Amino acid sequence: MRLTTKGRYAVTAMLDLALNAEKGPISLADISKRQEISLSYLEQLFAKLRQQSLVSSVRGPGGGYKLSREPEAISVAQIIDAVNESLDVTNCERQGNCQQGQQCLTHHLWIDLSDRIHAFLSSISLASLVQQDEVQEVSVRQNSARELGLLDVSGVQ
Amino acid sequence: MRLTTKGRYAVTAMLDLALNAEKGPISLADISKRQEISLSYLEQLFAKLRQQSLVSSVRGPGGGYKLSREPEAISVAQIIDAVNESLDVTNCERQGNCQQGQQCLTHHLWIDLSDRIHAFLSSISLASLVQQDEVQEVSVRQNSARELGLLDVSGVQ
DNA sequence: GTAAACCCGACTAGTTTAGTCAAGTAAATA
DNA sequence: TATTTACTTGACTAAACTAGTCGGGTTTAC
Ligand code: FES
Ligand code: FES
Repeated sequence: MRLTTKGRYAVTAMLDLALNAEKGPISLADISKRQEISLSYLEQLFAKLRQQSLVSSVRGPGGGYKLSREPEAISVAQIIDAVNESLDVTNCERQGNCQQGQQCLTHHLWIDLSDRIHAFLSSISLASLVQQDEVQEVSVRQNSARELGLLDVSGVQ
Repeated sequence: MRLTTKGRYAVTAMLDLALNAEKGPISLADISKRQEISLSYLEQLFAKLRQQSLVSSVRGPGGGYKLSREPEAISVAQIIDAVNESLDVTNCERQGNCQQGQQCLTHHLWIDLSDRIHAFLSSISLASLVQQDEVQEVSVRQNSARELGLLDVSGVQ
């Protein structure tokens, strides 16, 4: 298993999309400013999210990305999976063939842990994150930072 | 978070120690053969396990390593921690300061996941692993492979 | 005193991360 | 139609880390 900023950025960006859904398509430039993620890196991540049809894009001025499904129907596990970070902690990728085609001593333990991690992150949808108080607070802070003139707000629509 | 063969090897090796505890000190060469882990690599891992006093060593011929505590008192989480693999999946190492000293949108989610992973692996001791049927089966298989003459058995002990 | 074992530090090939950079294409609007 | 905004694609890279190897020790049982 490997859970790094790649997966965390993807989830954060998707949550940003869910929080700002009512504003229409959101440009990567906006997400980049709000979440402090490199624009070029976001492009890489959204290429993968689009391939897995978690988001759809609108090109041209005023364009951007939007969720291609209801936030209730998108789980954190799906997002992490889309950017190629595996939640599997086994060495054998669940094949049970670590040791000359047979199970190693700890295979069962890692299967068990993988299942729990997957169950947890599958049970959490973008919609349920949006409803959390902590998330709302951070979101409000991020939007007020924009209004304080730290960032270009005027022309944005 | 990063859970790779390093942590898996460490747990496997410690479990091997627990399973063979009654034979007296177990040499790394034995573990290396049974678990198919490079001897030099095991030396690196056991240096760290010893620093954390999870194992103690006996030098000289007939020597090896043994658990320095009851298997009931050693959890999988402790072992993984000892070889410097973190079970923490936050970016901020629990500080909540990802974004200019403040919490990022997903901080709470990662804290939550980290706590669950840690709780799970802390709840599993070497003793409880030894009692599992799957583990016993694999252990029997590994010992019979030795007796089939695939490996040097005669002079050991 | 010799061999079995632990101990220790330096080294390394390969992979992955977290990006950057450049050159496009598509679409809205003036 | 020209311009601009924004998505799209691919190549490239420094730094870190993994999963080891290698060579030399030191300790102790026999
Ligand atoms: S982790 Fe599945 S066989 Fe070893
Ligand atoms: S992960 Fe803790 S603040 Fe971002």
